Amino acid sequence: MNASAGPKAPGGADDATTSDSASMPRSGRKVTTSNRQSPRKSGDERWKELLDVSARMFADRGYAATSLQHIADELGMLKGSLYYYIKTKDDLLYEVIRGVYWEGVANFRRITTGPGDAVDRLEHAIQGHVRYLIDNITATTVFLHEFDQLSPGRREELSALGYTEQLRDLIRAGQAEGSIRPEIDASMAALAVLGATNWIYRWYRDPGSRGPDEIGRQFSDIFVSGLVSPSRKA
Amino acid sequence: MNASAGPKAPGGADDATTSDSASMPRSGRKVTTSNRQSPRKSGDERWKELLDVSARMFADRGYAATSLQHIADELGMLKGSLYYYIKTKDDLLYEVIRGVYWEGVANFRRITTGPGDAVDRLEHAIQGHVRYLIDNITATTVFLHEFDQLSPGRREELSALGYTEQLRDLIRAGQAEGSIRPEIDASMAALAVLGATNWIYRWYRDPGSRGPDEIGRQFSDIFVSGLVSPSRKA
Amino acid sequence: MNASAGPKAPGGADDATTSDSASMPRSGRKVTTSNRQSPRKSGDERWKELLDVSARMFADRGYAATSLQHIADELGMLKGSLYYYIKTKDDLLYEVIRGVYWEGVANFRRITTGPGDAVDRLEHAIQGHVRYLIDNITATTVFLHEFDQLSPGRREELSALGYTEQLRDLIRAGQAEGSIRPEIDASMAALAVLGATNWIYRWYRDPGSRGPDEIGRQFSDIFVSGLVSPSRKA
Amino acid sequence: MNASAGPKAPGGADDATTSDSASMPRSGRKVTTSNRQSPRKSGDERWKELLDVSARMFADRGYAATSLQHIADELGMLKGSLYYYIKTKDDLLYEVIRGVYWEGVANFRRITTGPGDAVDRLEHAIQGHVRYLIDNITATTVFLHEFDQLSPGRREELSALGYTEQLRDLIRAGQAEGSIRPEIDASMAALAVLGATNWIYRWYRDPGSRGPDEIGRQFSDIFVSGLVSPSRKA
DNA sequence: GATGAATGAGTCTTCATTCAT
DNA sequence: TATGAATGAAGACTCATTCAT
Repeated sequence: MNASAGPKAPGGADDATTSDSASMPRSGRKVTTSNRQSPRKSGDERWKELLDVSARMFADRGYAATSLQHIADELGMLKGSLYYYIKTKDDLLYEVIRGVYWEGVANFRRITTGPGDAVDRLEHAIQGHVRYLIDNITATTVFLHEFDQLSPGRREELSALGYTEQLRDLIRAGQAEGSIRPEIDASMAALAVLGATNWIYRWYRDPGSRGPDEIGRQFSDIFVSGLVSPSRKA
Repeated sequence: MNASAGPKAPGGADDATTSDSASMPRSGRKVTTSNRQSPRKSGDERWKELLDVSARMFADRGYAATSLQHIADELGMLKGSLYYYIKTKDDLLYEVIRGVYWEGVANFRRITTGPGDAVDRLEHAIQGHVRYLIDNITATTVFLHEFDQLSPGRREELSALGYTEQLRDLIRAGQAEGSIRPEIDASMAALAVLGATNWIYRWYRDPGSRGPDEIGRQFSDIFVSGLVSPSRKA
Repeated sequence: MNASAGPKAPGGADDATTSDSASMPRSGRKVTTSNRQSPRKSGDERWKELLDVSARMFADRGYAATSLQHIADELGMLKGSLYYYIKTKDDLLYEVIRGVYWEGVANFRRITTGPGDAVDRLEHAIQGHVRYLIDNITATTVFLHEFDQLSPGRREELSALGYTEQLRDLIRAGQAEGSIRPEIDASMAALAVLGATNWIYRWYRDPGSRGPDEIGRQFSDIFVSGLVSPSRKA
Repeated sequence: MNASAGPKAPGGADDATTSDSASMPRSGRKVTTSNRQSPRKSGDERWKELLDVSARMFADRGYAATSLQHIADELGMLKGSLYYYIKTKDDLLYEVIRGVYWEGVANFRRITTGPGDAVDRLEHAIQGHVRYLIDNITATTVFLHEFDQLSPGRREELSALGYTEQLRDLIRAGQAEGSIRPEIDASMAALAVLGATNWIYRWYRDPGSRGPDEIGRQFSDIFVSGLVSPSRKA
């Protein structure tokens, strides 16, 4: 549930940070782009603050265990006032997740469909994914851990064509071009890669030791070495 | 939260059911009549039933989103009656997690400290972990997903000496004996392996296609190939 | 809304009483018929009390304007405790209405299908309806005034085959047998009779002056005189 | 509460719509776009629109169940903006009721104090009342159903000198002049007449069958026949 | 072993209302 | 004439928990 109190077991370290910021104007709401430096916050800023606080609390305690009261307290407003910005609590979860999801998938696709042979792209995809994930660790944590708490309709909306399929296709492409071992099950390999990288949200802590780049390099090394065909290695 | 409705993105498969214990459609609180005229359950049987039902519901909806009412309904008793068996709701979560955790860790240790060189043991550890995880997918899901919802005291109790450390030490041993590449960061590698395997609870579905053994073989192949030193490979 | 504060205009007097009592075990609930004279109220008694209080408050302030807090206060319990007895607030409205409705319709049918010619039965039906209505003025008020606030499903359930149709058919029977004037539109006449009698809940007050019998006699006199055919009058 | 969903029982017809002002399906808060590019409504027009919409919604859902949000949505403005026109929600109810009430009473008085003997005036009063009520069915519904929801002060203000008294006095006059049966209790008779006519708002539907005139004729026939003295009838 | 009845705090959500702009 | 942003109180409903029987 929590980036800062993950289980030590099956992969844990301790005590985290959050650095990403959620953006995006909410669905049906015109936003006045009025003066920016007034002490009184504009609605737009408030909305971003709200998403930020929500993401942080959802990541820390879990969606179900976070009450609107908690969020309102943190924002210094009354819980009823939140309903000026949202229609249901689910809206908050949705906006937080939609944000990282869309950007993340787009980012991922840019790499997997970019230049280079399959192995190169795999390497970059792993490193890029790791970096994105860590740069947006809070929202990512919410996405990865609380996805199933979304209302069914929204869960479905976001389910289309995601990371796994892209990665699987990339690996298959590598097999076709001979750069990746043919005996590998592309689906399994894709799931292994994504499992290893996604799991980061369970143990990542502020760069006590390894930062995003170091992690990305290590992970891509392992997987590339694990998947590459002997011929291409040479 | 849910073994059967994981996000498609960062590593999902699709729609099916968990396989370890008879799973239930979660629509509309129906009371299981299955255990109505049984000769009269002993207290011990009732307790196991309670843990079973709890595990299933925690895996399906998440701990925070599962009420004692839900559980009692499923058992065909009143929620107040649950307090004959437990002192607080947290007891249920604790018992479910403690079960898989202890057995799982013991299992893991048996392999990592068993016979063979480090690479052999790594291979067996991955395959064994995958199999255990899938054989106990419901409880494992609860363990992996709801660990942070445990009361602080119990979280701590279970946190000691886990999988990561054992695996890291195994890899280091391999580096010491020369069977594993020295440029690998053992901690990172351990986290990659556990991430890939643990993540299984997010996408595993009834053996439509790949069963535990196939998955174990593929995963261990990838990681062994990725970590082994050229010398030992030859 | 209210038997005790009806508008003076289109027909009002002032300040009322309540004398009916709601009964009926609620839908899905077994009721222990345990000891009756314990100082501690049994659940059955509590349920009746709850319906009674609800009826009174719905009649006084209106359904929508009555909060569960009001009801709980009157009963000396916490509002959350009411949910031991009901599933939603609508249950209370439904039970109150269902009670008077079923009994009332049955009562009415007994008379309209009883012995005597149509005019006799009309006379008795009016008097019986007036009496029943006044004897159950509180629940009747709720029924007549708050019916539309019922959830759609339940509104429908109770809508079948009601008073109007029975009365219309009785009048038609009278026309067929020649005791009621043929130029009368039976539907209109039925609606006139029911309007006049139902409206009583808007102005009836404790027998300051006219009691149920007197009112029944006056009303039946007017309508019988208004509908009877000259031949039968003679 | 509702002219279009009255209980079938104690006097109902069935399913249709009210007819005085264009009624609206109540599903899902849609904002009427009908008044979007009009040349710019004057404040007076807006005020009338507001009263119209309020009346319609109060008639449809009941006063207490209608929120200012609903009304604002329908008008295409924000709920806070309503406070330019009103001071409290009660103002809306008051204005709607005051309108029909004053005009209706004046209308009624014009007839009961007009030319003709008591029986003639009674006949015209019934027909006139029925017509007025149906011509203004929405506001009348609000008046008849929601009167008690008015704030105490305003309830009192409107309570003085109403229909019942005028009608009772007319009947007494008829008894005095010998055209109405002496054994009739004038108060009861007045209440019967007003009950029958007022109740119309509970069952009236768009002139599927009977229109205002037909209803008026039938009702006045019944009551005149029921009250007239044998001597005057001859 | 379990029920029946309740508690008290908390859940999400809606309300009428305010007021600076 | 309105909007945008909030308030504060109350709404219905749910929760984990208790305890006498």
